[in-house]
Amino acid sequence: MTESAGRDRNEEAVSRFVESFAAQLVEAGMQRMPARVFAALLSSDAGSMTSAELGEQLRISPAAVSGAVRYLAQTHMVSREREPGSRRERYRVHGDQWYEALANRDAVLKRWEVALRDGVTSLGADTPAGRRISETLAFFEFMESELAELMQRWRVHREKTFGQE
Amino acid sequence: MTESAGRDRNEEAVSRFVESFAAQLVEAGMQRMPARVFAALLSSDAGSMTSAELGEQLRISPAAVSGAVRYLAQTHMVSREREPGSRRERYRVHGDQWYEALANRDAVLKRWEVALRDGVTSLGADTPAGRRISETLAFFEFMESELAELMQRWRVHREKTFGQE
DNA sequence: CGCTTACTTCAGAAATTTGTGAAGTTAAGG
DNA sequence: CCTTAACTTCACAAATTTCTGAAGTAAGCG
Repeated sequence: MTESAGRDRNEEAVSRFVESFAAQLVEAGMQRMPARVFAALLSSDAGSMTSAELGEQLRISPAAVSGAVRYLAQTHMVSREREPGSRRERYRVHGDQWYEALANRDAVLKRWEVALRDGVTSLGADTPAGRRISETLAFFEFMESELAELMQRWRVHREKTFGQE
Repeated sequence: MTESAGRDRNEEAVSRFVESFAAQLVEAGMQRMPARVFAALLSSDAGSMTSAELGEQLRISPAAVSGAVRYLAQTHMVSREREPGSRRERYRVHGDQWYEALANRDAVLKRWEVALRDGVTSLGADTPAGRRISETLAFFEFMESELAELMQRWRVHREKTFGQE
């Protein structure tokens, strides 16, 4: 096997994984480009890639990379790093950082709770609908409070399993 | 205040809540019509509505109701009931049933895990990327196992808080 | 049985979203 | 300072999604 054939084969394997994992993320409601970029970063050996590398692997324009990365950075799924002495940037999935971000669907929960509280007030806490919405609200509040402890347990579990890193 | 003015005011309050809660669901990735139909059901006093009532409140065609309801039923957010001696149907949010369904994002988790396992295999468990993906997989497996217990705790909590219903 | 009401399906118009090329901005390196 | 490389923004074309009206199907009722 020549070296380049080996590299091609691996590139193809990476690409297959990237596209299939991204597709699942899309199905769960994530936008296509952020999903693909995220999957690509996740499956890079360094855990980080430059804009040019992303554009090449995914066959998308610099503009598309820029948009995807902005979204991912805003939601804290990915962080941006400047390569010293260059104006090239690297985008990185930061080991732990990103499931914390996933758990920050928290922000979403918060907004749901606001909407539900308004609903209870304007429909009346004493109406059947008001009570149903109250209970829904209680569910989200419960979830939110449990989420913090759950993440704590994950960190412990992670330490045990992947400890000596 | 005339009776109809009172009803109008309330209808407006309901509608405002429906649309604002639905908007939050949409932002979290849910399709518009299912979100609006779901919000409408949630804020109805009976906890259920007919196709005609939904169409009237949301100003959408029977076709749109049909599509939304099919989706909601498939994902177990809503159940369909036949009114006895009529071919009119009622769609209902069933108290408990629906957060259980929300927790059935479980199905989504399962599919993510499949994609990730494939990734570990094809990238090699001994590569840096493979290890990163392994850890991601472990995170989801952890989440999945915790989810069941979490829902159990919710049921207990719910019983305590809304007990005597 | 046929009429009628309630829901469903489907083709296509309309609206929205997505991704691009091109122009704009910023900062490194001479 | 000027040049150039790296990223960003923006207007628009293309692709996709959404919702509707119209036609189809099924079941209650006379």
